[in-house]
Order: sequence, then structure tokens, then C-alpha cells
Amino acid sequence: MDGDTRETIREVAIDLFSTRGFDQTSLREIAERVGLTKASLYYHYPSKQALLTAIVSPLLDGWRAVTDEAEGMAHTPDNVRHVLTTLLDVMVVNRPLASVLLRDPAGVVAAAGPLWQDMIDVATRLTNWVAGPEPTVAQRLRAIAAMEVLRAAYSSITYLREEVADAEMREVLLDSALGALRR
Amino acid sequence: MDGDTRETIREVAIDLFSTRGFDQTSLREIAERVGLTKASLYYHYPSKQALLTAIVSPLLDGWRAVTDEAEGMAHTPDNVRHVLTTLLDVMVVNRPLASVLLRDPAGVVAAAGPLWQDMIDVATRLTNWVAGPEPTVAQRLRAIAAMEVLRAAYSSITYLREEVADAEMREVLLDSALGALRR
DNA sequence: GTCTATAAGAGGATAGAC
DNA sequence: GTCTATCCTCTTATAGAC
Repeated sequence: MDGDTRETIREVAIDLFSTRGFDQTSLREIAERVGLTKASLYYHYPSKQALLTAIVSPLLDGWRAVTDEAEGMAHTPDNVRHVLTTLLDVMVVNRPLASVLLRDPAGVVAAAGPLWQDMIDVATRLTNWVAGPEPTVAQRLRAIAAMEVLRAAYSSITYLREEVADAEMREVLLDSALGALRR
Repeated sequence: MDGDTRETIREVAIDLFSTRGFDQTSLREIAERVGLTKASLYYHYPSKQALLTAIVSPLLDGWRAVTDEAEGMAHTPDNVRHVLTTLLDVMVVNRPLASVLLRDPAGVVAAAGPLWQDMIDVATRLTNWVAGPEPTVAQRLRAIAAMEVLRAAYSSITYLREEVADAEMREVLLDSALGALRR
């Protein structure tokens, strides 16, 4: 059974957006891979932008959940570790999906509009929490750096040919992020 | 004197590519901002791709210089610090230019072709050197993470509203990258 | 060196038959 | 739900006058 055409379209789109980029991927290509015509896609999604939104939303939801939880917690070393761990989980789970953002930020920005602003806002809130209360500029820079380390979960696809076990990646990157954070 | 039209075009293109993305920026927009017509651009650059190449090449050259120097050095803690420092300098100096790459990697990949492969190759060589001789998977992950920290030089534009002095940024990010690297 | 005019094509999106 | 056919707009790029 291939019951859910809508879901198939979403999966194909994730694959293409994450490798070729959002702008570089035409609806014709997606339709071809799914085995439909361009016009048929519009029955399932009213626009290319709507398709993008359907793809990206789960990641935003994940970030928001982590952020909401964090902001209810005191900024202790244990809690920082916990928050970074949870965030890393979200990133690893949504790996293919997040590549969509990294492949063509400009295209996503142009298409996603307010959704993108939401992502910036959530990411900013999270970075601010990680930086701690009344942070110095240096602490804020370190917080940004720590977040960038987690991004290595995606870059590693480019640079490491061999497969890395999710568990090892989580462990190493968490420790590395904490290293980037402390003075 | 506005003697060098060619250089003016390059500067306007960097500005637009880095904010709107390579694909999202049309030659019409560039021409408009420069005060020429689209057709006139083609007198100075034979194609949009050639324009991109002219923009990106200096960054590639910078990376290559750092990489070549690194590969002639032993992998000692002092040398690692030196290499990361030099790389950070290159990134800070070429900040607007590097944003072109980050804004629309997919578009750049599609247009730059072999040039892009060169960049991947150089970045890979550098990451490998930073990981040290016969590295474990964990060491390679940490090397990737350290490189990502340097990228915070660019992300900080998004997250830090206030201006950060180049000197402070270099100091903090270098220390943070070293923190990400060590176990 | 810069212009006007135009070619040649791809993209997203819609109308309406089946 | 899927199709064919079409619209409209925008793009990169070229031809040729000045």
C-alpha cells in the first residue's frame, strides 16, 4: 500500500531539498520522482511554500519544546548539560530535515517568511538561556559557539565518510560543546 | 573617480549575495544598484558564474594558504593554536564574503562546480590536520566541532546585536575552539 | 562601455476534463 | 486524485546600434 501520497511527497521533497536546495529543486523534479505530474502536487499542497512549511515545522516544534523547558529551569551546570543533551537529540533525530535549512538558508528565508522569524526567535531565546543570566559579551559568544558545535552533527556528514553511531556522536559533541562553553 | 566599474560590481554583488543569497539575487538587481543595465554587466563578467568565482576565490586562496602551511608543521598544541588563529584571521577578514557561501550553499554549489569541490577538499585537508595523525572517530568529530566554532564569527552577526570588537571575538572564539577540541 | 531589444527557457501556479 | 494544457512572470544571456 502506498496509501499516503501526501506523505510520500513530503519525504521526496525532504530528500531533494536537503541535497539540491530548496530553490534549486523544482516541483517538476519532485513530481517526477513521486511519479505524478506537477499539477497533481497542488492537490496535496496548495503551494511550494506550504510544502516547505509542512517539512520544517516539526523541527521548529522540537526547538520550541526544548526552549520552553529550558526557560523554566535555573542556569546550573547540570541543567545546561541537560538542555544541550535534549537539543542534540532533537538535532540528530531531525537530521535530514535540518539539512534542508543548511542547504539553502536564503531560499528558505524568502519562502518561509514568518516561520523563519519564529525559528530565529526560538534559537535566540535558547542561546540567551545558555549564555546565562546577565552574560558578558564573551559568555554570549561562547553560547553561540556551543550551539555551532551541535551543528557539527550535520557537517560531519560532509567530512566523515564512515558512519558514526548516533550514541558516540551525541556523547562526543555534548562534551565538545561543554568544552566550547567553559572558560 | 569611480574608475573601476568592475570592482564596484563585485562589491555590490557581495553585498546582495550575502544578504539575499546567490540564487535569489538577479543580475537585474545588481545592475540596478550599480546604476547600469543588465547587459552592461556582461561586458565586465562573461556570466553570473564568473562573477561568483571572482568573489569567492580570495577566500579559497586564504584557506589554501593556511592549509598548506599547516601541513608543513608538526601536530603540536602550539601549532594547533597557531593554525586556528590564522584561520580565524582569514575568516574575520573575509566575513562579508564568507556570508555568500553560508547564505546559499546549494546555489553556490550548483554554480561554482569544480571551485566548490576545491573548497571542500581544502576544508577537509585542514580538518584532517587539526584532528591529528591517525585520529579516532571522536578526534575527528572534535576537529569538525572546532571548525564549527570558528564559524560562530559569522553566526554572531545574527545573534549579537551589539558590535563586537574583532580582537575580543578572535580571542574568545580561539579559546572556545580549543575547548571544543580537547577531551 | 553602455544602451535597447529580444531570444529562449524555466519556474510556480491555475482551469477544467476525466 | 490525477491528468493535459496553458498563463504569466522572471531569469540568464545574446545581438547589434551608438
